Amino acid sequence: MWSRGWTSLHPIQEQAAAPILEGQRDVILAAPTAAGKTEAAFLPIVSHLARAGGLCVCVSPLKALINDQFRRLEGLGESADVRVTRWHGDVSRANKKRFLESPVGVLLITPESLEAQLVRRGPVVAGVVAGISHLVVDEFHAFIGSDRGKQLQSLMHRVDLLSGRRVPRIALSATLGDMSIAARYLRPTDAESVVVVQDESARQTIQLMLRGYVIKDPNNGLKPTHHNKSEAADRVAREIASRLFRTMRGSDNLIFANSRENVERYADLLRLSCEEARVPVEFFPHHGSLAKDLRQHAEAELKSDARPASVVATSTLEMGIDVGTVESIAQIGVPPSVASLRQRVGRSGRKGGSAVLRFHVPEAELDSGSRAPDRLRAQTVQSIAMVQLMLAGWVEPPDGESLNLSTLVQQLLSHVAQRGAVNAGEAWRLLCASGLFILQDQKVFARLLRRLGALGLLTQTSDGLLTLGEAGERLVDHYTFYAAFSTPRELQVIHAGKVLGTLPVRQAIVEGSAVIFGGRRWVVLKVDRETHAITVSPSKGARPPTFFGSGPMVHEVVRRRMREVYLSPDVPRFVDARATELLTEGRTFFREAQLSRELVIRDDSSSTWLTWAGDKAVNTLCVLLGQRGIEAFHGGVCIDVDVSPDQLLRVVQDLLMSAPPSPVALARPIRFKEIGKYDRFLTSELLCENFAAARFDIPGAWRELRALATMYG
DNA sequence: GACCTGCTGCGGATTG
Repeated sequence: MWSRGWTSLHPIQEQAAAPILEGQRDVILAAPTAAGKTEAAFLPIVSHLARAGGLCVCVSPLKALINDQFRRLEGLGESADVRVTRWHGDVSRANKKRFLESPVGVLLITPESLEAQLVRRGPVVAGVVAGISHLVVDEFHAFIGSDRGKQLQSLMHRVDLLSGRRVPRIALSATLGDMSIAARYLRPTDAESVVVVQDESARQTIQLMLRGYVIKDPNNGLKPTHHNKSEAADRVAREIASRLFRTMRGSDNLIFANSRENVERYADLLRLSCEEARVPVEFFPHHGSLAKDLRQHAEAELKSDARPASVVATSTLEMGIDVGTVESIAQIGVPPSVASLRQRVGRSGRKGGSAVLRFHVPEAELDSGSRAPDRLRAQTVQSIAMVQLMLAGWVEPPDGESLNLSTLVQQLLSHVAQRGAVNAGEAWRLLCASGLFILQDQKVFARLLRRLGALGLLTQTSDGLLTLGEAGERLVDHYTFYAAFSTPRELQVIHAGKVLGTLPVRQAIVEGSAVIFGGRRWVVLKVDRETHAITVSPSKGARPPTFFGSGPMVHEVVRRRMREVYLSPDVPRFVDARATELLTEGRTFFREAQLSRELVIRDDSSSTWLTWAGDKAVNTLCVLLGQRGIEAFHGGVCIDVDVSPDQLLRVVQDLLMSAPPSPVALARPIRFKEIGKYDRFLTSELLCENFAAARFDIPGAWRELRALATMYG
């Protein structure tokens, strides 16, 4: 503190010191970026290590964050004679060896590297772990609710077991909504005892603007084709890009474009704008399929003070990778969630200034064939609803229903590898009776063990001990085992011997086709399916590549808030003239369709059902109707049903005659149920349960069925 | 109708 010239500590740093130094309590540190969270955790931890020795393990979701964190902590550690070590896939063997010779100080590590060490060096790691004083989790929100988060919970539990103590857990995050949910995720067995240190004082001010756009359909009311639609998208993209060029040139900004396809589209348009204006290119693309050096180039340009630079990104730049100060944030279209909107806002307005956030939201031009979501101006209204929820401090809670059984398989095999041989009852107690993974009873677990046995992954010795089978050895021995999530195979994009990045294998790429990639235009010279590589060379005209995905899940709270926006007469102050017109159009349609009291928009042969429920319940409704032979299409804010409202009502009443189906029964006829990496090893019973828990909300769907029957029955 | 993340140990060549 002295050497940095600090005269006082921030409030969270003062509040966190006592419970962390005490070394018994779990602590959640919730504060915006740059509020000094890292120091709040590590000043007391390093003080403790300097006095008492030992080891602090800090688990972080990104290699880049570990590198940033390492630079920040190195000096702090040196001044107290506490060594800081980073450990991830890019760290040299020599560094890792040096740590293992004397495993003390602060260790910054990824969950996958920790998993690898447990699998490969079980007995050694047991000794190392015994000396842990604190377990820190950086960017805790990034883990909550995912397979990777389940893996982390299991790793923390295994650390407790190995050390024979309750190792205090310290979680850092800027994006936690409900602290009781976060506490339960951090310490499932004793959430009440978690100390929450929250920075209430440093509330960020935000300058907001929502700009509306209308996509002019060049086809003028004729049947829209794929070509016309993309032409319309190009047209609005050009309009938005020219606005971005005018407002952002000459300063540092972040542009969130939601999809990789749009990142490429906007990066290309903005580069062309620079070239036309005969100024240096200062807009760069950034997404997960781009090669690391291209991404680092964009990050370096953003960070450098020498020239202005703006980066068009997907969620890659949401998290705390240090990119310096940016002037403003642009959000193109509806953000995928309130949580990610909050992360994005947090990237601007450091150093006490206010954050600047500009939405650019396109809507379709209406014609006689337009559907309800377009007429309701749902994109504009959803954006407004999400901003309001963000300002109210709400973020999506994790999906508590997820079973993550793929990760159960991984953790079971990993634990057996770590220990060499494990008693089946002990494995049940560690993974299931502890509450980590939810199975109905021990019989279901026994069936899973038999299935893994039949697949050669496990063998059971005569005295009841589980060991790895031949297939299990092979699986666990390969370095791809340690990650809890899976990644699809992709083609490498190569120019002049240099890898630019990757494209999905499924994409129809042929020799001679033109593609935008890395913000530049290319022609494909050669596609080599053997080596999974395509070779490209620079060219002129091209289209952005298509990636695949299933879309973000909209939470029920967002839909309910949208309904309130329709019912309210107020126009938020941050909405521009065009978006105000669009909001008014949406409200007019809402009123004329009498949606304040109707749930269905009537048509002779079809119905549009507006439930205002979350996507999980809506998807469940579609499956329920589909299994009754009714084609139901989920169109975002509504369900398009292929029968008249009267027929729909009859089917709904019929469904309500019997009890709701069991999740398993509803999932059984569905063909592709493998979501997680190791789902292929589950029993068909568990595969159905796992799929149903992840994808269905049966009580929610039943509530909507009842609402419809009550209103029209 | 979307995005993101991670990984070991070994053998052999090269460099200081």
